[in-house]
Amino acid sequence: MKQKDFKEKVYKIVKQIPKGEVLSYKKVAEKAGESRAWRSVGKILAKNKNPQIPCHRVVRLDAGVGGYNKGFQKKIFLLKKEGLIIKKGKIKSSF
DNA sequence: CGTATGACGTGCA
DNA sequence: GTGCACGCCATAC
Repeated sequence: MKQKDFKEKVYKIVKQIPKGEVLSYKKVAEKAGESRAWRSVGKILAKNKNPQIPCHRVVRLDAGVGGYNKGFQKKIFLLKKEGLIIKKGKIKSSF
């Protein structure tokens, strides 16, 4: 099953996300080579227990924060610390 | 191997 | 603008 590469790619891509920037689940899947597997991206990150992966920088296409296995507010807190503006669980600005 | 799931996305009322 | 239902593909059991 080469799909394993997909997961590893997702991890690597998410880890390559620069500070202050965010990528959508679909974008990550696209970079992983499976733009149709953005569904699994969220699940992979959900099962991800690796703190080395800034999964909090992965958001919805709708700029929604989405979720976080460490806590929804935790993700918002981290993003805000990165300089992003979160409004009602949505990214107001990326500058 | 098959079934169920999931941090989603899109469409329609 | 909000809410519900379907689809979609990899992962977990």
